[in-house]
Amino acid sequence: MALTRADVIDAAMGILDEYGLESLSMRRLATALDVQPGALYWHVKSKQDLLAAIADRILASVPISPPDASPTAVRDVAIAFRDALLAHRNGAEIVTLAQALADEPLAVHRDMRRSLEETLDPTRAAWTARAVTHYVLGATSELQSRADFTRAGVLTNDPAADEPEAFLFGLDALLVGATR
Amino acid sequence: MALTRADVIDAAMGILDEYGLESLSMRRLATALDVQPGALYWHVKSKQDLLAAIADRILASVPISPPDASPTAVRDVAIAFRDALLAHRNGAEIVTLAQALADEPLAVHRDMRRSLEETLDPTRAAWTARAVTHYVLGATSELQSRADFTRAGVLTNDPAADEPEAFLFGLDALLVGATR
DNA sequence: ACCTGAACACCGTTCAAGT
DNA sequence: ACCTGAACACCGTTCAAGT
Repeated sequence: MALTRADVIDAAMGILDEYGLESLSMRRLATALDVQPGALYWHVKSKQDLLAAIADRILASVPISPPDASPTAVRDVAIAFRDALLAHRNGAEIVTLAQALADEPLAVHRDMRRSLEETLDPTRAAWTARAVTHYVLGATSELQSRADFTRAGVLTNDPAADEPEAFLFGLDALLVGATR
Repeated sequence: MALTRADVIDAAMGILDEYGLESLSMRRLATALDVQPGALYWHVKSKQDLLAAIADRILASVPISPPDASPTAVRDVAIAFRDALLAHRNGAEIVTLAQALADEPLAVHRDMRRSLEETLDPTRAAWTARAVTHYVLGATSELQSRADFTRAGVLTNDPAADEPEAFLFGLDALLVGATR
């Protein structure tokens, strides 16, 4: 049976979760699929295209809140955002990469922005949504990169024992300060 | 005259500022220094070591505030932090990489943490310093990656026209919310 | 002490040619 | 439509050998 785009992305996520982003090369992916490297380019425009598709998969589990969402919904979205990132190895790093390369903001960003417009003027709502997005990606990236090091045995201690309390403290500080 | 470690880092920063991080390879750096690639490894342990040294250079301009710094000093430090990142192409990305690979927190992070301990208990001071660090790195990374795209002609509009106002809004929200 | 030469084990991407 | 074979233009790193 012929390969499909979904197969390629599935296999890529398998390598990602088992061996990490640094091991996810097109050549290794091709080997896992029993195919020559060039074959992948029939299903995927480039490696960046592949990473964007993976980012979409990672974020697919973040629920889209309804247009009339309550102002506090942004807190829940941010938490769901973080959970989605944590569900896959290097999730935050991949989404950060994809976001940087995309010309549109993340759906989760637009969602938070819309919720915030219930209480804030559009400009401040946009700024706050951006700040929350940066905060979630930054905090989660650090947590996951430390997890990588602990896995590799480089770090023996567990410096993230106060997560997710620390995460919620920063998130609430940001939201309280922005809507003060 | 024999090459020196400072020469290597100087040349690396030259390539960085002129061609960007993606062009900064060990082989290209060697060519710029009229030397074989292997020669670099006499002065630098690895590429990660080189990037860490570049990160230190980038952050060298951030002033170290005195131990008895006023609580509001953290705002000034955060602004100086951002300015230092903006002074070099891909500055935020490099410092993010270096921070992820380092076993110690950034000096600027410790500095903010200490200032915050004037008003906050140690735990909350640490959480707030981490949140501010993530926020500054995230906001600046996005700004710089958009600058890269604009340079490459991929993005024609200027989506960061509300910087640094947006940056200060998020920073102040975080600080107000954390010390509320 | 500092560097060359040469190799090792990889990358992403393209593309004519096959089926 | 989908893939192979083979190439192009690169990587980071190591290390004996030279000076």
